[in-house]
Amino acid sequence: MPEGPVITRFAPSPTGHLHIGGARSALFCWAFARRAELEHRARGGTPGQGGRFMIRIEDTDQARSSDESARGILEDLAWLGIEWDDGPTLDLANPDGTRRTIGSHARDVGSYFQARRVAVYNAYIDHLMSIGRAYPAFDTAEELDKLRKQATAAKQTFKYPRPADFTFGQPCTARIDRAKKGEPHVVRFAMDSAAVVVRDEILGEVKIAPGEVDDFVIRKADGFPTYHFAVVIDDELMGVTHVMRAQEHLANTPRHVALQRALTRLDTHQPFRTPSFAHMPLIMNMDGSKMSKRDKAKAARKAAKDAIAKPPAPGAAPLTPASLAQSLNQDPKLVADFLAGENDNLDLAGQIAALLNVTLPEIEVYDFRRNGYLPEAIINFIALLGWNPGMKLPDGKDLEKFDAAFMAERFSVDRVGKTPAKFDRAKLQSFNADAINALTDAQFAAKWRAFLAEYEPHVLARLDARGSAAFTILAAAVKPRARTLRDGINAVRFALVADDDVAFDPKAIDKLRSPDAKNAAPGAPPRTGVELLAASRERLSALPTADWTVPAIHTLLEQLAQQLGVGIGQLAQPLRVGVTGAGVSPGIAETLAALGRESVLRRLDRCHRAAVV
RNA sequence: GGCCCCGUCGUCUAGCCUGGUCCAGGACACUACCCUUUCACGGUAGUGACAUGGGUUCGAAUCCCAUCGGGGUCACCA
Repeated sequence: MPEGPVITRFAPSPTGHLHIGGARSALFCWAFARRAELEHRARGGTPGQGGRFMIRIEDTDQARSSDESARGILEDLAWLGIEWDDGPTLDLANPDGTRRTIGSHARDVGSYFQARRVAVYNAYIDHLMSIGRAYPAFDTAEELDKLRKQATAAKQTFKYPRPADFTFGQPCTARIDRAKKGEPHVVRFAMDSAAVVVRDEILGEVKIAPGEVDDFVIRKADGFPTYHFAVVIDDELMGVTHVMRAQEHLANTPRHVALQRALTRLDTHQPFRTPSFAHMPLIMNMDGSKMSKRDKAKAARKAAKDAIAKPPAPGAAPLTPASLAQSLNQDPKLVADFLAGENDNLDLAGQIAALLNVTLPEIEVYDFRRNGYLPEAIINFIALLGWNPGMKLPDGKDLEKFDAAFMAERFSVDRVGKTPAKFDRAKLQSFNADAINALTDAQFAAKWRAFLAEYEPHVLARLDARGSAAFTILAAAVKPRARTLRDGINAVRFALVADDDVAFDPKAIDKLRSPDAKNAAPGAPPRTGVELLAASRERLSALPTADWTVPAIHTLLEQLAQQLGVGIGQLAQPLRVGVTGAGVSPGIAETLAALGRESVLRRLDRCHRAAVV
């Protein structure tokens, strides 16, 4: 590649949230450009001239694109820490209240929204028609559909038959005139008859025989260019040097190459260049199917159908499609269609999941975010889906924990694999747990608070109701127990219920009632858990609220255990049952301290009553 | 179905280009044990793969071919 900077681009279609696979594509493009820039600067080059990462919004589908979605995708990228040099500007509030702007429009290449570039595409389309490399086509969708069905019935691949009145290389004035008069039409590219060889940096040379690609549409009837056309024009005009995208685009690449061979820049009269291509392996579900947003709809549909089929709980009304629609406050027809698989409405899927309390598979970055994954864990994990640094740690283990900055220094296309990767959420969770544990207690507390404030404000309110010390204690207790920020809520369930709503596990209560040799002092008869509970309760009640702290409680229980001649665990387990209803909680001193003196005594009394009745 | 891509533990992968050091290494998951105040965390150990069949070679996970298997794509969606 010549003088100019390496330019990569991520070009999402704003038709929903950012897909996790898209995030990986963006990450690789970003890392590639960053490395080029870093090395350029190390050589003393001008900043910004070594490598640039660009975002372009491919909003040429009028029906499906939306500004909200474009903004959401940009926010998801920013949240992940993937920032672009060129592209739409995104104004964001930092956690500290300041603002920052991403996307500087530093290069003068026009809008980064394709819908605003229609005039540019039209100029090139006119040019192609004038040199006989494109022609208007007037077939209706029905006609094409019929031809396709015929081809399928005859077990043949449908290829659009080039019209007899068009001669390759000759402008078809008759058709152009008809189009000018306003007759509805599309414009098709006249494919040449040469074989196409795509040189792919990951897959090697991919050859496509002549005649495999037909005359495809480059401008739709609504006047907007198709993806294939817009992408080729913009990549050239925006100076894109390296195209990195998912392997699903490999089959499209011959079209792009053919277009590049046919096109000449209108401003400089230079032929279009063919960028370097690198097609990355796909990210699949664990069952081998393609990871798709529709998986969420499928999961919600299944959950709803199961719930409808299931006999209702005693006293509850059976769930029907109609009652489901009603409790969701949704249009019954929409719900019925959804259940029948007629639509994959993701909003509805989310509502159904919330109502039925099921978790939908995380597919989009936003799903991971709201389920409490840390961006650094996601970045690390998706990077490994297709790339790895190929480095060993001093102890001989593979290096697989790294951050975006590391990728910016080390990323290279030749270490990108060819095989599709299955998305193993268990491993992601492990990475996330490691990322959480790498945080200090204070950092974790701040992140957890922010997470709860955004996604579970009621939980946060209940925790805060226990006082400011409680949150700090609980956050520290949650940190090693949480695989995700959301998962952390499970570890503090006991602090969320009202004192009088603690449900005592009958088995645990039974255990408290029976004498246990382990509860005995050496040489003495066995004691019951209830007895030890009463002893703890008495001692705790003597501890004033002002001294109700983790170390004080810990010392108190240690001393009591010593006096009674038992291990501290013999005290802790009955207290756990008393205060949480069952035998599982964080450290007992932390648990009691976070709950507060009043709650603890009240709960212990309730437990005592439940056990002695 | 046509065309194209891919094939190492259940999963992500190292090794493959530059055959021997690989009866294949790491991570996640799983199992056991240790630690322990329950649950976690942490520590130690273990189970577990070169898709199959032919070649080439003294020697193949590594090179070649075939078969089988998986995936992508065949839109006026991107």
